[in-house]
Amino acid sequence: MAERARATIATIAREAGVSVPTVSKVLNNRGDVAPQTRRRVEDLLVKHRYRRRTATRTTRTGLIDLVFVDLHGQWSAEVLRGVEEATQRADVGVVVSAVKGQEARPHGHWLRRIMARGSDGLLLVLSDLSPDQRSQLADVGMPVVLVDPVGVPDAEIASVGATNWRGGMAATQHLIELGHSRIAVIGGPPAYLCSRARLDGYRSALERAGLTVPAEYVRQGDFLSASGHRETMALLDLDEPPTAIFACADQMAMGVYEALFDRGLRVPQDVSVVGFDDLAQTRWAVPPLTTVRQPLTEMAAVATRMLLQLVAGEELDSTRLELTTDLVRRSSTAPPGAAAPPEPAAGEAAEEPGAPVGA
Amino acid sequence: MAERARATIATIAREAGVSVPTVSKVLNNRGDVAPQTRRRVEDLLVKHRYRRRTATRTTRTGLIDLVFVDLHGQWSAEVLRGVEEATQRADVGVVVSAVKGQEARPHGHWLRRIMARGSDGLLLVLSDLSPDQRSQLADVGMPVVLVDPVGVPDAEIASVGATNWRGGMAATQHLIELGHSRIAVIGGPPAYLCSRARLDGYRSALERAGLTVPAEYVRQGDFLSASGHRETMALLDLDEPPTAIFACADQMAMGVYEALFDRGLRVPQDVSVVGFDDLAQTRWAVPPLTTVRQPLTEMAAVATRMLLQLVAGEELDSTRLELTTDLVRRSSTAPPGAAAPPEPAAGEAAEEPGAPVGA
DNA sequence: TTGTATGCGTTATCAT
DNA sequence: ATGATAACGCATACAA
Repeated sequence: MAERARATIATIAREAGVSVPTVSKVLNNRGDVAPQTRRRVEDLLVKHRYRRRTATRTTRTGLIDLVFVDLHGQWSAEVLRGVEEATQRADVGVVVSAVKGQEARPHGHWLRRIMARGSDGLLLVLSDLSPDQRSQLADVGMPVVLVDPVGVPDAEIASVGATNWRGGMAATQHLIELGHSRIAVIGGPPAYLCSRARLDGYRSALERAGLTVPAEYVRQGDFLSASGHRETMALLDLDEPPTAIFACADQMAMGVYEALFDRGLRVPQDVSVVGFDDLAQTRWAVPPLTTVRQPLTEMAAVATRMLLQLVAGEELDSTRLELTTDLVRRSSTAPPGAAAPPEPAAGEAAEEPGAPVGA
Repeated sequence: MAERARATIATIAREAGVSVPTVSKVLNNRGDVAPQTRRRVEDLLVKHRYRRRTATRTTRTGLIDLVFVDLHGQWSAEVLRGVEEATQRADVGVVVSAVKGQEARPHGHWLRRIMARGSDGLLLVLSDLSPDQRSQLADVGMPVVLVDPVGVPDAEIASVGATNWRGGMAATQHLIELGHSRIAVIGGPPAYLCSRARLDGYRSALERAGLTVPAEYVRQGDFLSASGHRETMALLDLDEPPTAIFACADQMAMGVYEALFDRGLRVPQDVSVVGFDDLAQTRWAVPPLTTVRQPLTEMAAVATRMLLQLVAGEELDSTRLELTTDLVRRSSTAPPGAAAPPEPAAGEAAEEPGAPVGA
């Protein structure tokens, strides 16, 4: 059996009994091929381990894919807005899809679909790619940009995030400056890098201020409000409950509010609360939430522009960008110990309109 | 100038100096045509008013288009979720785009783009189609479903809405039943049909109860929170300010909250508030907002299923569907002049349509 | 028939 | 030169 130096399109074409262009069409997902023929050729391509000689520049479909891992309310909406903004002028359509949290890992049928349909590029939000998926994408030369990736950003893959560590630090420092020393934190899933970074920022701020962190002050949530509620309850049951809580996501902060409310504690007089994200709804919360703004819309817009550059075959200046986070001071933080009746009974004392009323 | 019985592909082909198949490819958005050629042929097709002889069964692209008129936060997010849900199993991609409010009317370049790219169908949210656009779509046989259309739903075009009139009625009746007689309303843009319907529901409920509506009690907003704030301020400045306000959109209700807050008035002790939509965030508001639930997610899902039916060439049972609205009783409504606070809503009690409002 | 759609090869062209 | 793609037409299949 002769050693083939390298399988070329012509080899495949001869063996499949078709012309060279036909094989090319199969390779490029062109429509001009009968399903039968296509399958036959595809099989041969696999059999011969065919690889393109040159950096493939596939035909544009004019579509990019935006894939969310779970379509969660406000958060996704802001990302979508950013993507829209960035594609407004370019002539590309945005195909939005959501994969269920679990589906993300396994076979990634979603990726197969996208690749079969043909897409110029992929924006993946709050997720990550398996090595297998990466090589699939690399094979067809489909560029990817990750928005707020879960894991350690691979230097190979472009990604956009926020300065989570600095944000966590800023939130905590703000509380320290107000005079708090019993500051608890409710983090997100530890698998999420952004979550870890915020937590580390919290730790660093406390250490730098010479404060120690009791282990029970570091709670683990899942970014959703229920976990904020649950962990706050646990915190309030401690012998020395905190005077301030840093929730690593606004959604969780809403749960914190609720729990404090249930216990008849006022924000910020009894407990100060800081969130993270700056979702629109936190402005309407009572009291308006002090939080760390994460420029989701802009992050998405930047990621999209990066992707469009890659699609156009241009080089990126940097494969990793982190946009800055900012502390937004509203009304949920105040110096500790303004007044502290821990457990008022059902009797209600509505004093100032500024204070939410414990029941 | 000779009268041609009917322009055929062959006519066009001859005139354009290409073969018949090439024209066919242009018609079907196939890729095998040079941009120059394509444009030349397209121009001729328009010039000759070319029409397919046969009921065109275009090749599926596996894509549908979801077009928002302005991408507004939570609202769009819920719609998107519904669409995702409905397409999850079907093998179709959802191309999401947003047109700026003004762009919607004029030439609709966005529609050209979509048609050029090729789409199996169109979901249009909170908007309407010009007659011109309708005929364009009809020409290529692209089905459309409108979600919550702005104007009078054309019987020809499939659309999904909510029972806005009933919702407006229910909200108002609820307030009447609580004992309110000075009930104001803040409506949306009068051009929006859904807005008018809610307002009419409000009027009917009051009339039915034998109450008269002072003209100053009917305010016009734009569905955004700022307008809710502004109109509430105006209402409070009246000689006889209302004891209850029905805001025709949750966003506006948040503005109402804010204005009442600014004036040192409590919800619901001093003024009751009812919203419309039931956005997720209203559960976190303090107090949780009594509102009319509009099943946005389900409306979108239903609309999508209708569209997929049309794409599949099936007939619809009905071209117009209205999903039901439900009053969700939370804690922002109480009898007028009530001294007692509402029952504490512990944890998830917020969702219950129970009765926090004692008589 | 006549009109239209599809699969695939031919030819020219582009990139290395 | 050589591998690969792009544009177009031919032949044919299918529809009314």
